[in-house]
Order: sequence, then C-alpha cells, then structure tokens
Amino acid sequence: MERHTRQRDAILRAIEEADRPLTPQEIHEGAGLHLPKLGLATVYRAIRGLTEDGLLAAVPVPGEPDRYEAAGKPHHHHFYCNACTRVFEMHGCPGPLQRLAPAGFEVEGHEVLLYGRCETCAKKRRPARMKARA
Amino acid sequence: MERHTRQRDAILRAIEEADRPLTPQEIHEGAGLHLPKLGLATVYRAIRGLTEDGLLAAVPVPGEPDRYEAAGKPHHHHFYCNACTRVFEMHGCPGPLQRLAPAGFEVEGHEVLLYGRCETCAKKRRPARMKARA
DNA sequence: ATAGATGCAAAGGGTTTGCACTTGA
DNA sequence: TCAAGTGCAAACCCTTTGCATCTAT
Repeated sequence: MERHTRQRDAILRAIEEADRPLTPQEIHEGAGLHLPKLGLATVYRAIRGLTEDGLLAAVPVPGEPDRYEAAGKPHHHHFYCNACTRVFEMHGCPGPLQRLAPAGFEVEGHEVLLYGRCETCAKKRRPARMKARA
Repeated sequence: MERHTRQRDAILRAIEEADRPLTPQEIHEGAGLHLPKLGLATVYRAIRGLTEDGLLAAVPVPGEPDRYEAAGKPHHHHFYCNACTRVFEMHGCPGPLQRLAPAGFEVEGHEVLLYGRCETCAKKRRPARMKARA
C-alpha cells in the first residue's frame, strides 16, 4: 500500500459510503460505479493491503465471504439477516467471555454474531398494520 | 439418508470417536482408516444428509471449513485454537444477547466463538515450570 | 525512469454435481 | 430386483497468483 491510486480511492469510498460491512463483490460493484474497468483481483489485493495497513477490518460470516468495514471502531459485533444476507453493525458486547473457556485455555479474542431478520425484512414478513390513511 | 451403509457407519463412527468437532477432511481421514476407498464426495454427501436428518450439527469457523459434531447436545459454543486450528466444545452461553440487536431487528439465533490457545498449545508456548523431579 | 499497482486470465482450495457402477432392502 | 448410495472426475465459487502493461512518484 505504498501508492495512492484511483482504484484504492474508489474502494475506500465505496466502503465509507456503505452503512454496513460489504463483501468483496459488493465493494467491486460499488467502486466499479466510479471506475468501470476495476478488476476484482485488484479489489482483493486492495482489501488485503488496506487490512494489513489497519484501515479495514474483516467481518467473518460463517459459510459466506467475509465482509469489510472501516477499522478503528470501538469493539462491537454484528447482525446477519437471514433473509437479505446483509450484515449490520451492533453496539456493545455481551461482556467478558473468558469464563466459558475450559481451564488451561488462553482466550485471545472472540466473535459474536446474531442471526435473524433485519428491520426491513422483519416488516416484509409480518407487515405492520398500515396506519388508517395518513 | 434412507439406507444404512458402511460408509455412513464409518463416518458417524469417526465423529463419535473424536473428542471435538471435525472438518470434512478430518472425517474423511478418520473414516478412511476403516474404509480405505471412501470418497471425499461421499463424505460431503453424508454430512449433508446426516445434518438434514438432525444427526449432525455444523460448527462454523470463519475463513475455514465448517466442523461437524453430533447434534442434540445442549446449547453450547466453541473455542478455536489459533495455534493448532482445532475446535473444542465449551459449556455454557453468555446469556441473552437480544439486547445487542438494533430496535426492530428480530433475533433468531447466535454464534459465539472464542479464539486463543488450547491447553496443549498454551503449554507449548509458555511451558510450565517442570516440577522439581517427581 | 522505475518499482509498485493494475487487469486479465489461469491456477488453487474447498465443496458440489454428473454419471455409470455398486449394493442394501 | 432396482433405486439409493458410491466413486471418480469434472464443474463451481470464491480467492489468489503470474505476467505483461500501466502509472504514481
């Protein structure tokens, strides 16, 4: 990550403009709007470089490609929508989890991911009663 | 999963004999000891079938292949060893996590994974002082 | 000028699938 | 018997890599 290029700008911009962690595909699509011939390999290379430089953080999602978000935020976790597969940021943390580990194990970190329906998808499935006109 | 076959026996046996969730590869290797020409595709097909039948449960590990364990155990979580990449079962759960989700989101489940060193690897790195003989 | 970055296409790793053969009920 | 199950190899998806070209410095 030594040089400043249009590609990297477009990639960082796509991530900043999103309100949620994005997959490499989504980043490619988003950045591609501003830079049509951007290659997917470049997106992967940039993601790796930016992650190593501490500008991006990976959000792992079991069975699916990792999502990426800006790094440096306070410790937090994520919510995965089973319906639209989008990932959202949540605030807070369930607290110290060390006690769950077996004796003799050294805990260095943890992942917490909640699954369910995001607000939009929850409404679609069980639509709230429309307010009587207005 | 209608028929009872040697392959499935060997696969279930490999999982039962393990003291921890196994990857498809590990299952293939373990079951292969008893059934040398077992194909990897068969392992994947059996895993899927047995999971659908409710006999196995997948243990997702970000960035790595899922592990599989016997299903039906009480709710629990797992520990991933950064050194040996093995996954271990933990007891307990950090408790209700719904409160972390944003308003309007419906929580249907959660994953918790602790990362660190298992007892064996922790000892290797920072060997406990040998007891003065005996 | 020149090393780093890019684009394309080929290669990799894990998982799934197509198809002829085998086997359990 | 004969369809479910298996083995092998090809296909797939996502990600990484090789290499000639481009470009920021």
